[in-house]
Amino acid sequence: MEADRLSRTLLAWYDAEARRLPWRSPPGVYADPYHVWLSEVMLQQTTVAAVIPYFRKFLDRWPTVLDLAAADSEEVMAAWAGLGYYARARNLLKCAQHVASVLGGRFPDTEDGLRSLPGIGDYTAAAIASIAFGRATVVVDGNVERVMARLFAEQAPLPGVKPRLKQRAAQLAPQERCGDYSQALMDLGATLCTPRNPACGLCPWVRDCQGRLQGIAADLPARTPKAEKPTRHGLAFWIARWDGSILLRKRPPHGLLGGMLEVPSTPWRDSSEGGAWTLDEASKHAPLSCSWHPVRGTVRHTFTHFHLEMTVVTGIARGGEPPASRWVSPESLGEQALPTIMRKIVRHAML
DNA sequence: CATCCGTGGCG
DNA sequence: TCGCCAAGGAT
Repeated sequence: MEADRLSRTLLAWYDAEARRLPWRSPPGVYADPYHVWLSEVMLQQTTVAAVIPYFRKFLDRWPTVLDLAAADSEEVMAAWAGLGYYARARNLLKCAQHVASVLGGRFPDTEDGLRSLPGIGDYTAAAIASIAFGRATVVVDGNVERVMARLFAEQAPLPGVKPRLKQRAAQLAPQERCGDYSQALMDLGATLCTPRNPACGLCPWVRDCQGRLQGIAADLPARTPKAEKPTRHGLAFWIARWDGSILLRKRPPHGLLGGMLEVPSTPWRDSSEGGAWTLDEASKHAPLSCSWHPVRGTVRHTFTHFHLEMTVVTGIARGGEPPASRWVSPESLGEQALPTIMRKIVRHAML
């Protein structure tokens, strides 16, 4: 059957070219479910290069899921700082605690069982079930969607064409070496069948790819155009105390940068709400009353759906501790649960 | 089903 | 400089 030939061709390529990644097991051995789970959650919408140092750090600090389940939330958030999508870190700890306290420290070995855990959706459940437990699943991530769109020259745009791409993936998925096949398909997308400049000349499916034969591979998958990102403005308060400590504030537990620390600031408003802040307007939102001194320049950052432009002012406080806030020594700033935008503000304020 | 949620690398 | 988009999930 044609599907068999295609899957065998891909596995042969994988056996010859497989990347050695820290969470992968030797050939013929199932990988540790904890390692697979941790890496897959980190890899959600995140590149391999960005994940590797975080994966090593987490495994070094929490060698088993039981260790992680016993960890302090603040410590986990601080370790995750910089990796983004912080709901993943919150769900990571929730999931570890559930596995430890309810499941006796063992991950479920079925797709449905895995799918019921916090932070594990369709993709991650299928990936863990196949890679750690050898289950025959249909793994569909962004790579697989791209490969299928090209292999079968599916020209309808995402996200509408998603179900059809999943059908295509399902008709190719083998019953044996399921984990290797899942990883091979994603490796193909990550290394050869890339979004831009695909290396079709090196692809094991070059003679089978309808997109390639029609000369449209590089233009697939099609996507519906995205809305333009608005720019929001904020003003951050860099507040030092007599002993040099800096005032940080904990953000609400959910939503943008949920559960992370921040340099206190005004709300972030777009141009329809007034755009850039004057110091007079902004001071009403200051956590403490101070005499403020503007810092030259601005800090820019881009989130998933808006740009942010921040100005910074500094002040010296007498003391006091506003709600949800704490004084932190400058030396310890690097260890705090500060997301990247806040680290940019720290760097800007300290120059 | 659409929107929300980070960050960094690449062309 | 800037838009694109990545091994998605939750609501």
